[in-house]
Amino acid sequence: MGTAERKEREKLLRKKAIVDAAEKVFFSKGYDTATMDDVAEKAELSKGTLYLYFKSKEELYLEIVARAEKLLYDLFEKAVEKEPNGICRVRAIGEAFMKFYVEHPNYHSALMFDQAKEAVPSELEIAETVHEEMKKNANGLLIEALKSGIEDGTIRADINPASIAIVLWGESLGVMQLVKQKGALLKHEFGQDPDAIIKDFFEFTFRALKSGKE
Amino acid sequence: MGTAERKEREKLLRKKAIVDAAEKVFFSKGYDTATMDDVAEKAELSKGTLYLYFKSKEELYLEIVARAEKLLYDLFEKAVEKEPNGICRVRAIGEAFMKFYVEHPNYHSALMFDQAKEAVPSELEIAETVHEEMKKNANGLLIEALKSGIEDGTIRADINPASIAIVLWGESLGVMQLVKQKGALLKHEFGQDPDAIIKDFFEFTFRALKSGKE
DNA sequence: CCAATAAATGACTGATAGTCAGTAAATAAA
DNA sequence: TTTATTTACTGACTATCAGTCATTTATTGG
Repeated sequence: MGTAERKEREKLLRKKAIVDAAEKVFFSKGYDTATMDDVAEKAELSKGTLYLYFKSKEELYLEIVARAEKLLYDLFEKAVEKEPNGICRVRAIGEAFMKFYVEHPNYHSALMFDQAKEAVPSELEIAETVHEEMKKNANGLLIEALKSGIEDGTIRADINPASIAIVLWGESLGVMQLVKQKGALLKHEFGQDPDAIIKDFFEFTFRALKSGKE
Repeated sequence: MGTAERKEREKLLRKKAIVDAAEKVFFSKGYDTATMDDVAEKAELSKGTLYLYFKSKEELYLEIVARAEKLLYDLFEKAVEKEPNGICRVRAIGEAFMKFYVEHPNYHSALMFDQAKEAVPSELEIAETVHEEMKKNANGLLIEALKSGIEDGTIRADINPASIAIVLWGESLGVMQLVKQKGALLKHEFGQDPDAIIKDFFEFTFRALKSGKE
């Protein structure tokens, strides 16, 4: 009797439907402003039911973060595919990240949510495996690209690929976050165009990656 | 009659006392977990009174952010003081930032709180103006250091100082934020030591700043 | 001492995350 | 088909907390 299996499938579908609804609500109202009742209404379920599938508002939102990470990983993978050498692969990943930032601003915000959420001094949260796994993979692609670049001589040999991959990730998110949240302000205070800042960041960073010869 | 002046002074003192109390509470429990009643209790006042001095929980916290920015600015200023040339000044600012990160982690978190928050251009509040002004100044120091380095030939001439100053700021906060929030995870997943990552970031970045000749 | 003004209070409101006892639907057993 | 059992769902309810405001208390100037 395949009943159990069918129920399992249905449960997953319902879960996905809830995340779909949540995504619409969170993306249109923002995490803080959106309420679980909003999500329930959009999902055509009662609030209580949401809590049968997710144990908190934050956990529900983290499903969306996971989607963002999955999407980004896929974009990275595709970007890297037919690049001829290491530095090109790294550059392609960087460009994919920029494209992601521009074309999927809501998913990008979801990534920042994960990055930005305050660590409460008392409780040390330990790895939500699935979504950290994804990030591990995305970062893994970057590490591989760096390594291949070191081998083929297009990237400086005196860097630690694993460490610099993390640095590049943190840097990129930091600059994008700054531009995203304070873009208008930066324009106003320093006369700098947001897009130009990102472009400068990009070139500035690759300058440090490239091996000596141009 | 100096009554009005005295009252004015007392009001400022009370305000400072509230921020002092708030700082203790926010730093020990975190922004989200801390309640205004906690702050009121610590300040030995009723909650209502807090709202005579600050119009919201967030505005109160922004006073602490302003303190963080002031402190950082002072550190930058002192760091730059007796450095011989541009690249040294920039490096000294970077080192001051790292020191700030290590020695004032709570103030550093306050900076990140601000960074994560969207700047609404419409509302130009007094506190907002003051603290943006501060940031303008801190960034101004960095811009000046970059400019002087370009002039004295220790920093590449083909960068836009204002733009790169913003990039450096965003980068640094991003990397620190990543290390702060995910340090243990990075160690676990990629075998990278948080301190080493920051050190690598530092060297990596200066590589891109320096003028051609070593 | 009194009236006016200012400062402070804390009970109250509204909003919302999260719970849980109860209901309905689906499935299995009789 | 009927009944029992398990599973899915519900929404009224609780707890918490930011922010308000009518009232009380303290200060000051006349």
